[in-house]
Amino acid sequence: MATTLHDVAQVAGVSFKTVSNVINDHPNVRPTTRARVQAAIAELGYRPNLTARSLRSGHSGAITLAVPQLRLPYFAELADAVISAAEAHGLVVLIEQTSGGRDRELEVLKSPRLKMSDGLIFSPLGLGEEDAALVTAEVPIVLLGERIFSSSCDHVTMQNIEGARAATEHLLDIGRKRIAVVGAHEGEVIGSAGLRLKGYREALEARGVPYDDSLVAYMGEWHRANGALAMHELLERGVEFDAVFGFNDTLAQGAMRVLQEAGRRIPDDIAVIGFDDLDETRYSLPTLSTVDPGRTEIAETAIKVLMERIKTPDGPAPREIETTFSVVARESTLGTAP
Amino acid sequence: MATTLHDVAQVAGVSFKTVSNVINDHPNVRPTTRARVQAAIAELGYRPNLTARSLRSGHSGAITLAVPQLRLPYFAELADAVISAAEAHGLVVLIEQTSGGRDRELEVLKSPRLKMSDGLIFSPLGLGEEDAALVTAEVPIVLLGERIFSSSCDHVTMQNIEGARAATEHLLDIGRKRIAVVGAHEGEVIGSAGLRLKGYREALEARGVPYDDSLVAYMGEWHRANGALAMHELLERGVEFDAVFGFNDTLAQGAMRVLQEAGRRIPDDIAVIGFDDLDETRYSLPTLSTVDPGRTEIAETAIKVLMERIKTPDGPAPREIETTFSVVARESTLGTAP
DNA sequence: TTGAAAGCGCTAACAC
DNA sequence: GTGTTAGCGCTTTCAA
Repeated sequence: MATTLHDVAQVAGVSFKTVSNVINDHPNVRPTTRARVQAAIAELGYRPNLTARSLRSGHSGAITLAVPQLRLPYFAELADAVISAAEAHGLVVLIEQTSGGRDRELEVLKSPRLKMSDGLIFSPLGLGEEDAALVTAEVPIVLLGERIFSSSCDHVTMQNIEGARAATEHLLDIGRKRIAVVGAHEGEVIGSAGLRLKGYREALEARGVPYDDSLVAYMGEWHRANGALAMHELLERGVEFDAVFGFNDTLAQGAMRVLQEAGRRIPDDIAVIGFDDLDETRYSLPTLSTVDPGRTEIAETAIKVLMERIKTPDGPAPREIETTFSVVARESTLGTAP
Repeated sequence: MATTLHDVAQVAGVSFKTVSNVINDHPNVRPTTRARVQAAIAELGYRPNLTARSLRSGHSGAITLAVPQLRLPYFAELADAVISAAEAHGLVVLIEQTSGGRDRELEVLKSPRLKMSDGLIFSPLGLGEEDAALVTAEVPIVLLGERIFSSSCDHVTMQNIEGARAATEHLLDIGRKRIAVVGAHEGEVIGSAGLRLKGYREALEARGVPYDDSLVAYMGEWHRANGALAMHELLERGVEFDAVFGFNDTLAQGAMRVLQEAGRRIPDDIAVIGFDDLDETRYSLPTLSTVDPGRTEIAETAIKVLMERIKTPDGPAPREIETTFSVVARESTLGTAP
């Protein structure tokens, strides 16, 4: 059996409450008593039972992170950032994978095991704006992503429109006029695809470049295969273009691959930019220009906001927070260094 | 306040123990009573408090997975597989990132919060064989990876030697004789690098191909940048070779990139194979041949063994389990399909 | 400054 | 079949 407060108290010759006081750094403990208790703790190798503490105190020191899948690099890097940010505050992270399915996402919200943690950082993919009212749970929630904006949760999101506008402007700045888009979603207004398309159009309009729908590749999921497929189609249709804006890095890499197979030089013939600033964009050939959406900032902000909400559930009204972004220009738009 | 067993019992007009019986599917409950209780549960929206259950029953339904970093694709895919396997058994997964540092790895083993879970799946990087005795905790451990073989924990590992031998044989089979190695660790015997080098040498020897140390690139960490660097050096040294075995996919991709920049055709001039079968190997240009080390099997086996050990801590002697592997031949060794 | 008592919500023995 | 009793190990409240 593991040693308990009682065992420590017995060895130290004090009441078990005093031991508790020492462990929790309560002020009213005489130094000599404290020392005696600490010696006993060390002697017995005592470790507090966090489950019991959690039951009594009502909070566990754990939070849940719900993401579609860790095998998708974007979510792996997000999870990494969230775990690091949580760790810095002494929190552990429990991960639920939802596959991005609506039912599974709802299930996670309702699951009793969510209550094993003090709060939820939730990155939905299946749920949409119409489900906003369903995004509630027995713990505070911080919402991530672009699927739902009208919920009653705190929401941390990247600047999709502005980021996409900046990416497009970057392509215009290097003299490109016919910019193909890979990753649009038919009819979507909000959601990453809708917002990024909006940013793209805004940039064109601001520079007086006409919008041409034949340059826009619509598709379902943002898998690399779809990026490749879309680029195949664009090439086959014989559409002329001198740049590609992939709505995420994965799509951009799929597109790059097809362009290279087709003998197009990047960026000489076609410049390519992505979105997300995945680690791997630093290592592709050529390295991929992209938009850094502020992932670390997203993670740290989410943790901060969640902790505040856990502390004061009836605190300020739900906040809508946008992180800062930046365009990262690499070889796929600038060419190789001389 | 959340509703408790008592509230449900009161509404249903039974004792709270009966409610507990219903929830835990105990047999001795009359159907009518059961129905009444279930109605009360539904009416009140009762959800069991898992923390209390956990305190009382001594197990939490959570396990901990400790890995270096999720931003490394190998560990992201491993974590994905472990979470999915755990989910299938009704377990949640708590993730600790260690950065692969020895101190942090020891800290995780000793941390009281490990006890919030029922067991640990541990993939160390900083700890080594000499630390085997330190790999103990207050919960059962299943060890992953190639750092420690002599601990007293169950150990699930891939067939490194055999996999590397098979990869090398694949290169020999397609007629390559001078196979460069990227990722060796100076003086290492066990550990992924040591084992894979052994497999490489065994394959050469079996075919009567002389081993040439000038073909072997030694390095520190297996980052893509190091793969690129190693390949630069090999090219600069003017060593002749017609194939490259990257000790993981990341190294192989770094190497591929440098080869392509140098104008070498893959696989016509140089064939390339990696190790790990990361998702992204399907999408590189060319697609990367690699060794599938059986990641899903590793995850499922680890969960299965851990659950057994949780159930019967003094069960069978610690097991050493190897998963099945396979060589996945893609364009980087076979060339493009006609 | 320290101690005693109560109880978080649940499960496991055992009695009825 | 159902209820009673006793804690799991801890924090909290209040008294000494």
